[in-house]
Amino acid sequence: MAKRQISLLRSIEDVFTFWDVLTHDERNFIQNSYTIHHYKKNEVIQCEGDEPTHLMILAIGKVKVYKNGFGNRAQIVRMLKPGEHFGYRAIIANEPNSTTVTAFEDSTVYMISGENFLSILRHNNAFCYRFLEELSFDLAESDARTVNLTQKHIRGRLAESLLFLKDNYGLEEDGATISIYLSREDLANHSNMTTSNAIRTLASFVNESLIAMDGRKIKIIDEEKLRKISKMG
Amino acid sequence: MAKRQISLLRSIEDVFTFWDVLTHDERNFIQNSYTIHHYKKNEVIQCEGDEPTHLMILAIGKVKVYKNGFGNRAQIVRMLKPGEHFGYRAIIANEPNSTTVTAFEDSTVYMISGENFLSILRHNNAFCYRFLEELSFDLAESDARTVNLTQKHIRGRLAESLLFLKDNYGLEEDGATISIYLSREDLANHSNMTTSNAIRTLASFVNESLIAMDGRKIKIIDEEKLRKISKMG
DNA sequence: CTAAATTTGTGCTAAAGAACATAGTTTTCA
DNA sequence: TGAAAACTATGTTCTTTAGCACAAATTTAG
Repeated sequence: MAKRQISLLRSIEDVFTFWDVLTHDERNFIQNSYTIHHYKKNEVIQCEGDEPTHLMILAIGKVKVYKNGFGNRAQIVRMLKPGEHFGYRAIIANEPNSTTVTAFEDSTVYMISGENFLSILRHNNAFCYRFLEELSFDLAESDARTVNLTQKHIRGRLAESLLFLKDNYGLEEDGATISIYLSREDLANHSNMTTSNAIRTLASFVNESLIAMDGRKIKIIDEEKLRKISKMG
Repeated sequence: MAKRQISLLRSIEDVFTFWDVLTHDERNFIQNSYTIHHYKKNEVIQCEGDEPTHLMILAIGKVKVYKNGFGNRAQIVRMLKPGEHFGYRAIIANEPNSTTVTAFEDSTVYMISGENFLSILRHNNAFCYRFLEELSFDLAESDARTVNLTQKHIRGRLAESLLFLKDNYGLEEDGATISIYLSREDLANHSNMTTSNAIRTLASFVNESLIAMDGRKIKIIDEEKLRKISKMG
């Protein structure tokens, strides 16, 4: 009983949040050169170690950005929603991709080639500045994640992940169910723990009436207390 | 027996590695407005949570950039050497500092006010692009650090830190001693472990003839093996 | 120069979390 | 639709590493 998702595809000028700082010519340039790609659930969009090719803009769906660590353990470092960009960091740094990107669910991506991206970056200061801002935010987030994942205990890390998912993807109509359904493994890979521990800790949270679960659906019952747990480690 | 360090102060145009992309006017503008500040060993240069004020360029010395986590535990996220920049991320993101910066040793810093920095960023595309590149590198490093610190075991993390210090600060004339002397605590805060474990693990490394120690001086004896330990976790 | 404070070193204990095993459940897809 | 694969759940064991406590050594400061 997969819900048939009828996602209307918004145009690139509608999805690309930096469109407003582009000149008339640049807009035409992109309109005439961008490509659209569709990915099925679990399909890999870009691979760690490969040469970067495009600035990508997520139009529909949800994707995870992660690094493969040691012994089959992955660490999710970002999770994107429509309108967010990826794949461009490696182009700017002129080095291979540092992360793998995979579709959580069926996703649609607008792509702008690396050369075209760089050419606009080099000519349009406002455009360049927008990406500078974005990386500034991302860097602070990444540094914060390092501390959270290394210093908080399991319960704190899981609570933090649940709250992140809620803040990032929002809730469904019932005002409680988190609008993204992750496997226990993905949840574990986001909060730096083993799958068994994610399962166990989720079960504890259910017992303590902090959340309720139905398969992969998670309802947040006591956000207050979750925030406290997340804060304290 | 503190060694009297006679560090000749290089001029800002000499230290600031993005000087070459500045226009004649911008150079004059900075020459007429920058300030110099001296900090003693262990003095705090900027504080997490405070409003950012300046783009800072380290002219002399070494500084650590870190976040204060939970229960007295700090995590060092960057360590800078002369010519490197800091303090500017928060200006661009327009938010409070996300890190604290402290001098490891007596240090000298050139400062350019936030407004002046932003004004040049907004008018000089090449300048803006340089910082975009820098943040691109830093972001990949930060994500990599997250994985290293969460997934590697203690020995792997310490080996990695020692190699980082060697690669970042180089060796002394003897071709073996790492050119920075850290307390065990700082070493622990860089490799995400307790001070006792840093001490213990260093002692193991000495026993295994991977390194030699004399107080805070650390000689790298078997880099090959250290790299293996760092890689494997 | 001496007392106080900080840093380093070592041993012991406890807790957190990983690893593994196994079984039940759900999903996938041929 | 039915078998295989993937995911979820739970119990048990074992390792890693944090958390003390305390002593020795070194540095700092009055």
